[in-house]
Amino acid sequence: MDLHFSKNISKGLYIRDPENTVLGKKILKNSVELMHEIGFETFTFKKLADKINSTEAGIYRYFENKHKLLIYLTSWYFCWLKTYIKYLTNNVTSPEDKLNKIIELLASPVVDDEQTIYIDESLLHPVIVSEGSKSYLTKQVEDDNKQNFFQPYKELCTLIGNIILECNPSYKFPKSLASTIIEVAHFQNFFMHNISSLTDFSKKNAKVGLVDFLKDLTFSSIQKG
Amino acid sequence: MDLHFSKNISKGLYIRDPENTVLGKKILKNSVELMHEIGFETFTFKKLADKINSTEAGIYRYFENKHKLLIYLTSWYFCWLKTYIKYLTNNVTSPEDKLNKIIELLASPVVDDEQTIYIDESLLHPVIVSEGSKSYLTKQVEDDNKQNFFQPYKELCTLIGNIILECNPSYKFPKSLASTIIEVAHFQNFFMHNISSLTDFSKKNAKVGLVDFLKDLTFSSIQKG
DNA sequence: TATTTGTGATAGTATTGCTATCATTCAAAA
DNA sequence: TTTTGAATGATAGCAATACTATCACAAATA
Repeated sequence: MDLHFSKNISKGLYIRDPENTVLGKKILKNSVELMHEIGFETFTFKKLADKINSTEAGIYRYFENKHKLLIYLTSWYFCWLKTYIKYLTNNVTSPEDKLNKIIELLASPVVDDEQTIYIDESLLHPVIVSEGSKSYLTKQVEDDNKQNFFQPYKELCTLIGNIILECNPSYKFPKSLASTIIEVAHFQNFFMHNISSLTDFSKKNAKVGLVDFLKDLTFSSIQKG
Repeated sequence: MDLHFSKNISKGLYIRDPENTVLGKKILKNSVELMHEIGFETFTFKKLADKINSTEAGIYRYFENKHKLLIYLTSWYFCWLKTYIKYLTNNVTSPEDKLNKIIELLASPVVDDEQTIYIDESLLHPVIVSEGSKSYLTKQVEDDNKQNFFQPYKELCTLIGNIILECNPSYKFPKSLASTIIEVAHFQNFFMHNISSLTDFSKKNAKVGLVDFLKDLTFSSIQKG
């Protein structure tokens, strides 16, 4: 897969394109690291600036505020996922096998893709698990949606939804099931690591448990009847 | 159901019990209203104080910060849900019928329960849908969990998980399926109203669509095989 | 009557979130 | 070669946020 894989990230999310400059890439790389370390709530542009020996004002030249930066990172993640899924399912013909691969990818720890040198996916994944939903759980969600900020998420849902329809053309809820698979993969992962009594997985059987649950949930719904 | 239904809300969540005083109840009632109106991010104790003609310092005597207030409200909601579910399923013998009632309750707009005069459940429900997950999606989640802040959520999951086991004693993921039903009910509801292309529901078929999806998802998994 | 409890009023402080201005470097265009 | 512009750094400042502390007073309680 290419260093610059196709990204449908809305231009409204940034002031200056961070992928085009040295400081921009430093902002992306280090914001993932810092959010991973201290969480989105306590993350500030000042702290990020100190981390990269730049200034607050410098970062504001790239992103209007930390909320837009978060949506940017979430978009980046979904674009990357979509590209990665296409690559993984490239030679797979059976839609069931495609879904299995997608679930395994969504539910397992992500390994850093060394091609994208300025973002470490193995850190971005837990950041998205913990912080991703905050990008839409706001009062501005309607405005943000009108500006197509969630386009990459929608495209991923469409991709997965279409594979679901390949498995069963008469299944009634392909898009809801697609977004459910993605969200459940994220928050069951979060629960498993942080409030484990809300799940049936221990940290030992973590990976296989969650994958089994998701496959069971998905295929029972699709193949029923 | 009683005005003071049983609530397992951790004492660590408040400094002074808000249900025992006039100002406390005003804080609860108006914080729900204000969060519903402006969202959790822009909600401040200063704005709440102005709304109820009290002072910022006055509110800090009840809650250490707005995050603990949010966990308090989420706990309150889950305690109320648990009580309400027990009431609704009181005379129901079939576990399948119980699950159906639970799903209908979780996926439908909530009507204000006029017995609890200081909290309007019809406002609390959308607040929990939008803001509830922020109570655990933080870096302090492990500490918070150790202090049993999420006890009411766990109890609700146990309740639903046990009903799932009544339906099928050999089902392997009762707790994960329980938390999944709750979370999916919330975020599919949110998507439906705010980013509708992530779902298969329009605002017209809203209620029935989501209920159908959840029942299908739940019972295909449980009854499979 | 003395005392505790709940509330109000006011002040203050560190941090956050954001904007503005000026100077410098460096590479590309003229 | 000069000029221009784009990217970055340095500094200042300001309003809002997130608290903490202190004093006062009224009502309930012991």
